Amino acid sequence: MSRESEPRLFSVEPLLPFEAAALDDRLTAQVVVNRPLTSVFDYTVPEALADWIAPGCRVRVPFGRGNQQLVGYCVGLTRGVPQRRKLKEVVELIDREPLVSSMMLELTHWMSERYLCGWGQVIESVVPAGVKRQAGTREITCYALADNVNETLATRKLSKKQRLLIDFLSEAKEPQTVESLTTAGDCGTSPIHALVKSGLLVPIRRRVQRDEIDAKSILPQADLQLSGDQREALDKINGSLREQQHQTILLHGVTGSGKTEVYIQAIREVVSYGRQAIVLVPEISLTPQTIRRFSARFSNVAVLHSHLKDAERHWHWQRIASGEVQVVVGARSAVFAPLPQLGLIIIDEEHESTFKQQTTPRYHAREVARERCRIEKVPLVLGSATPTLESLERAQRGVDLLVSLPKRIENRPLPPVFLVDIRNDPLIARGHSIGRSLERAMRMALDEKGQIILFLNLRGYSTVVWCPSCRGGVKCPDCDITLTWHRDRQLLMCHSCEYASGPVQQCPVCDKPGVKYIGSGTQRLEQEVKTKFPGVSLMRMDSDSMRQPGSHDVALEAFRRGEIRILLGTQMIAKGLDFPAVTLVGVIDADTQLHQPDLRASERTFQLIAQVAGRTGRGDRPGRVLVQTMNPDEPVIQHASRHDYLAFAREELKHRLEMHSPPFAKLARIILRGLDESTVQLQARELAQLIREQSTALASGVRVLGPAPAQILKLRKHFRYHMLLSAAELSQLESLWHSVVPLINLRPDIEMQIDVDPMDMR
DNA sequence: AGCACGCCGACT
DNA sequence: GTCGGCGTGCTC
Repeated sequence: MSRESEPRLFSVEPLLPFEAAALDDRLTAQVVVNRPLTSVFDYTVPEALADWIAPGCRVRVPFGRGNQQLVGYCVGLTRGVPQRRKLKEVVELIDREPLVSSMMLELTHWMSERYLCGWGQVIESVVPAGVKRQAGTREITCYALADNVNETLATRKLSKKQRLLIDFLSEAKEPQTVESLTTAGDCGTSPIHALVKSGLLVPIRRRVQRDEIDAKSILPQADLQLSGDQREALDKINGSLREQQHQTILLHGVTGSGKTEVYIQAIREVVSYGRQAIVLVPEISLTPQTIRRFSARFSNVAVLHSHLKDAERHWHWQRIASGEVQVVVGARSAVFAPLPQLGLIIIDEEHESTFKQQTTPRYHAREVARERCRIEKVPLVLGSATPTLESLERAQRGVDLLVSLPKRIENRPLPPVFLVDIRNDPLIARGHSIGRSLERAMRMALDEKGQIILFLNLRGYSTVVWCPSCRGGVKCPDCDITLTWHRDRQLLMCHSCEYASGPVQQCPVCDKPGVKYIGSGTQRLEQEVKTKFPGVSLMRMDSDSMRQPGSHDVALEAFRRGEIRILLGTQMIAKGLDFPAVTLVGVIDADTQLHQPDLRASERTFQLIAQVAGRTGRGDRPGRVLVQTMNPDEPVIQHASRHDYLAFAREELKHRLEMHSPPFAKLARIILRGLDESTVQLQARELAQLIREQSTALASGVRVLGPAPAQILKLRKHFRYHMLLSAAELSQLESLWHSVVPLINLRPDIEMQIDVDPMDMR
């Protein structure tokens, strides 16, 4: 053996027999750190920490050759296992109480395997920052009577003030703060210190809430009477609840069929067993209206939304962990809420893509919820009017239970959807957004004192600066994305990064004058509506006009009160809103998503039309929907106009099967990014080649597609190439990945990401 | 990821 | 001879 390998031998040198014996009864902690590493590292636990350390606590450990001090999570403890190598020691125990439960350790471990990332990374991202910092609390010193206080008292005389303090404390039972002691004894701090010195009082460090956070109280409401269908759905869920076995129930209910009431009464059952429930909703649905629906029915609801302050989040987290909260309502990450006795998880609008996290760990809350429910042996309810084909297919296979609410409550009809062929519309030809039929329908609706929602699909349809000589839109210098003109701020803005510039007269690429501002964003549509319907109250809602927090709710309240007749906007207004007086919904262009190079293009188009159509006909007055399209004969559009989800699904599933697409294949997308395009491309080719070779060598059954430029080639100055791994089973992707990862050797200026179950290819 | 180690070329 | 550039490989 060569001399060069000696240093390596030192670090893995076998222990001498006496060293191994000494370690036999020593505690060993299994630790994971926040690095993209899948392995668990063993550390010995010093005697002083042995009584306190527990799985789920954070520890400080020396890591790597430089013994850099890192914060890691203890995920397990073993005793007396002979070690093959000399272990390093835990330096410090950070938490006295575990920060994550054993269930959460199991769940995060599952996530790290399922989403191919480090266990430590997952745990780190699942515990909110405010909880780690214990935001909103501080440590104070309290004093309690010592255990042997009576024996000591017998041998010692007390001053008047000291006597007073001792009496006060024996009355109080609880440890007291300095302030309450000095008030009770009408004294300064010296008697307290004297008592501590003589061993009668002991100081105790306690963590207390810094300032009270007040929960708003809401007038309670009684449960509603359920329809026959709702009753039946509830019975199925309740049946599953009683079985104490995991079951996923797909609740397919048309818009307005009263899914929420079913959720509420199922939670009622859960609460009656002394358990708690989680309701996940898309971030966009976390409106006061939604919150009120739950708060009015349960005495203790916690709402977790993205703009909670750290201290508030920590406060909610503690309340939830203590078991006092009955229902947690929140977005994606609320799936990790630390309920002590989980009884049920509900995911409303299950098809929404916001349930997929777009940063590592790239988990889907639906799948995490499914696993958590499996661990905790409780049901999972997925609700949607347009379930994902993944969920529908599981139900059709009989793995999950399908429950339908085919009718709206009180048998209200679904609104008729009229397809408007705009291919030959003269107004559209002249550049208008609103065609003849839609304009006429709007006039009728206004004459009948109804309200109108106009829906514009933003993607690819905003005001852009067009250069006739380049025959292209002016793009962001850092991203491969056309800039959008914001008239109110007089700025050209990129929707992918923070880039903004003032108006331009000439094309920045070819320097020729004559650029045109074209397109039909919400702002332009607003102008068009103002011109066509002067004097009619109108409001535009998009992420731009709704910048300030709360403005969203103010706007919707004004619309609800009828002060505004026409509401126009983007995705934001398509979701879950309930306005009884809306009698017309207009979809400006149904086709924009249809032609995206995306395997879910049809699914998204169907969902869009179905969700938008769901916004009308919810009150006593019937409503109708006009959909402007250039593709009236497309089957998706046809099915959507007939509200026929099952026919759409049948056709689309057949197509997916033929195409080897999800749910019949499992996908993982690998993205490489870097500043130099040719390097990224080259590295992507090499990586694809490597994976192909491994896949063939191992007969893994995984196909590799690509590499290809990502749909957005350039994003925030980085060029992006991607490739797709496809297999019949996730386990095939997992095992191939594990064999490939150690062989990957990318240049340091190239970053790699892997996305299991990608939701888009952007 | 992040860090140390090692191997090469350019310098006092 | 030594300093520091960047590729390599490991982390209990």
